[in-house]
Amino acid sequence: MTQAPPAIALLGPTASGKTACALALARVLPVEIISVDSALVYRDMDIGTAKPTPEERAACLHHLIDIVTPEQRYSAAQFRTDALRLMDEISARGRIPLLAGGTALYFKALREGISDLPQADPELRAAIDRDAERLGWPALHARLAELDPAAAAALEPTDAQRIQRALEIVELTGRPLAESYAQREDGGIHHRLLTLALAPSDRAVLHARIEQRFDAMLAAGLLDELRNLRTKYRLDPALPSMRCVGYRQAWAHLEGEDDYATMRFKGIAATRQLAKRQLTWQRQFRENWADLEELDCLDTELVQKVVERVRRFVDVTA
RNA sequence: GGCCAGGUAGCUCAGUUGGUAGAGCAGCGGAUUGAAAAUCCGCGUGUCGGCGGUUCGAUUCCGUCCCUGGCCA
Repeated sequence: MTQAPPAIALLGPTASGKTACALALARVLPVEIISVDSALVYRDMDIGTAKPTPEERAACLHHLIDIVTPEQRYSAAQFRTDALRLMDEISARGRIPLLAGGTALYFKALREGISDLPQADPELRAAIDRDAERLGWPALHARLAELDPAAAAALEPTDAQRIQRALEIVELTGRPLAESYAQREDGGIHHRLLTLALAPSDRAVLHARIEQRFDAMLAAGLLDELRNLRTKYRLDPALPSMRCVGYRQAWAHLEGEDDYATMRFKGIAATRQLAKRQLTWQRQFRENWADLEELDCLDTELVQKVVERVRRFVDVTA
């Protein structure tokens, strides 16, 4: 009887020490890292995304980093496809996939599957944006209510992004959103999975780390990095890449909208808010995923504990 | 030392013609299907600087003290 190949998932909020754990695992086990991070996909966005350094990337194969330009977009659905393919490839090489990152929706899409929905349609979205500018989002919410009452009822009239997406899907498919949602393949992972979730036992300590890290990014030249990006690419602040934490605030500063101190404050606050949302996801995962094990990311022996736990898991599998 | 302006939520401030107060930001909780580091929803008891006085009742009026900023010595 052949057993399913092992795979490891490592998730945690920003600044929780995921990268250090992943690299430590790479030193002792034949793993390849699959980044589960919606910001690391962008080329030339290194400082603000806390991307692993070239040395760190040389020490272990990293996948799904630097795969699109900041002008392009990536998605949870694409991630799912890419990650499933990579997991199989890595296992076929006799190595172990290590899914590491902080984008909860990507983890969810990978584990629980995603419905068969039309891709984003830039022209349709632009048209909807133009209407929204003229009529306001509540009016578009009302339009959705006529086309698909159930879909509209599930959304706040203020939730611009989801109203747009719902209109897009309904228009492209010509049927109610619920019908599209119902078409969903679930799971799809052929691996035996160990899921480790990092969470801080003391939120205040994580906040202090976040502040330090943001200052370190500024000292490392975050503003120059953004200036270079703006020269090299055709960017605007509405792009997903430029809405990333840190870049958005730095953009406002370069535009003269916020002074340096305000930019710093807003950047740190946005990072704390991101960490909070990531932890909200994790609480939900903890209830739904039986294999999830939580570890205190403030534990001074975190890295050793992660390595030890993964070793035991891999030994059992082997 | 004198005069003036302030001292109200973690921060910035509004307000109460006397009936014990509310915004923004921060924070906390939640949602989350091709943008997700996104987008959205919910949560506001705080000796209204201290102590006295007037009053049925003071954060509000009066006195006094303390603190901060400015101006004058």
